Amino acid sequence: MRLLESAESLFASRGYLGVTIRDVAKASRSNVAAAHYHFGSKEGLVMEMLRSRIAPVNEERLQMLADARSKAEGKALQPIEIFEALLLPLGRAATRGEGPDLRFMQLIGRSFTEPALFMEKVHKKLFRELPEIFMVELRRAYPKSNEEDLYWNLHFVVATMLGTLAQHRRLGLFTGGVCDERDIKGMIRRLVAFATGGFSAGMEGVMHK
Amino acid sequence: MRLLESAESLFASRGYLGVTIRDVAKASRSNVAAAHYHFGSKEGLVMEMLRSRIAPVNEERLQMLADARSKAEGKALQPIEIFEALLLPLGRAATRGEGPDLRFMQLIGRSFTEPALFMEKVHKKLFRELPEIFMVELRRAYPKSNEEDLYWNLHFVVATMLGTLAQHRRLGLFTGGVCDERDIKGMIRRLVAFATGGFSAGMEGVMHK
DNA sequence: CGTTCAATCAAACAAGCGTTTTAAATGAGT
DNA sequence: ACTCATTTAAAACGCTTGTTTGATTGAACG
Repeated sequence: MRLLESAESLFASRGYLGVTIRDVAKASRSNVAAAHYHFGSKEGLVMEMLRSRIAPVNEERLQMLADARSKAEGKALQPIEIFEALLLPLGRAATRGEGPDLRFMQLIGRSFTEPALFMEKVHKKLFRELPEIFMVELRRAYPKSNEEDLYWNLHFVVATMLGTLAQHRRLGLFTGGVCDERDIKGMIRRLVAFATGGFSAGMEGVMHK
Repeated sequence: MRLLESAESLFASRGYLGVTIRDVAKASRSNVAAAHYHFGSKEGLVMEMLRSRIAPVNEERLQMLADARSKAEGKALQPIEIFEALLLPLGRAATRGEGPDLRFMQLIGRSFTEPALFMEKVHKKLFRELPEIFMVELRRAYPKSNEEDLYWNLHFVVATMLGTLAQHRRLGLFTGGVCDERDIKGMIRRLVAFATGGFSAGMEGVMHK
C-alpha cells in the first residue's frame, strides 16, 4: 500500500498535525477518498501505519528477553542483557533494508512526542504490558533495590532512547559532521553502553560532593 | 502580558500546530487581533514566549560553568560539575514559583520535538554557541579521548535531558504512581547521576560480551 | 477641552482542513 | 456479454485556520 509508505515518510518529518491527507495522497499519487475508503479516517491511517512498524519491534523485544531468560536457566539477567533486548530490535528494524532507515528512527521518536490525543491510545495499545515485563527482569537483576529507584532509572533509559531517536536528525548539525548519523549499528552499540552505565550509576546513587 | 502566559500553557500541552491563536486569545480573555498587534504573527508570539523562558536558563548555565571554572583555578572540571551546569538551572527555573512548574518542563521538552520549521531557527538563535562551550570543558575533562566519542555521549546526555522533560507527564502513568512527578529537585538529582554515569560508561566503552 | 496615539475589539477574508457525496472505471464470475 | 461488488476520481461541504481591516476606546499632554 503506497499510502502507508508516504504517510510514514511525511509523518516522520512533520508530525501528525503537520501532515494533511492531501499531502499523503499527492505523495503516493492517489487521492483523498482512497485514504478514507481504506482507513476510515486520517487517524485510522496513521494508527495503522504506526502499528505495522512498531508491533514487530515489540515482538522481537519480548523474544530477546525470553531467549535470554531461557539461556540464564533461572538466574537473574545481566542489566546489559535487559537493555539490549530493549534497544537492539530498534537497530535491526532500522537496518533491515539496503541503507540505514533514518526515517524509521525519526518515526518512533516522533510517535512519543506527539501531542495529539489519539497518540495516547496508540501507546496504550502497543506498549501496554511492555514496561512491566522489563520491570520484572530489572527487579530480579537488582533484588535489593526499591521500586522507586528502578522506575526512575528505567524512565531515564526510555527517555534516552526516545530522545536519541527524536533528535537523531540533529546529530550531524550538532557535531559539525564529526558523528555519522547513518551509522545506526554504532549508535545502538553506544546507546546500550550509555543506558547501562547510566542505569547502574543511578541505582547506586552517585553521591559526589 | 497575559497572552504569553496562556500561549505557554497551551503550547506546552498541545504543541505549535495544536494551538490556534484563537485558543490563546480566549484563554487570556483577549482577541486574535491583539496577538498580531503585539507579536506580528503566531510565529512571533511563540518565538518570544520561548525566548523569554529559555534565555535565562542558558545564561545561568554559562554562569555556573564560569563559576566552576574560576573555582577550579585552571584545572579541568569534574564531569559531574559540567553536567550540573547543564541540568541544575533547569530545575531551578522549574521550582522558582510556589509549586513545581511542570508546564515549564513540558515546554522545554516540546520545544525540541516540534516538527515546525521555525523551531530550527529558535534553536539556532537560542542554543547556537552553547554546545561548543560545553564541549570545551568536556575535552579538558577527558583529554585522551577523541572528538567522536565526546560528541556521541554529549548527544546522549542532551537526549536524556530532553526526553525526560518531554516524557515527564507520562511518569505517573508509567510507574503507577510510584514516582512523584512533582518532585523536580529529586528528578534533577537523579538525572545528574544517570547522565554522569552514562557519559562515563560511554566514554570508557562498555565492552561486555 | 481637543488632540494624539497606542491598545483593543468585532467582523470579514481567503485559504486549507477532514470528510462526504456522486459518479465513473475496473474486473472477476457467470 | 452481463452483473455487481470493489476501487478510484473529482467535486463539493461545512468548518477552522492565520491574518487583515476599520472602528472605537481611553489615558497622556499642552
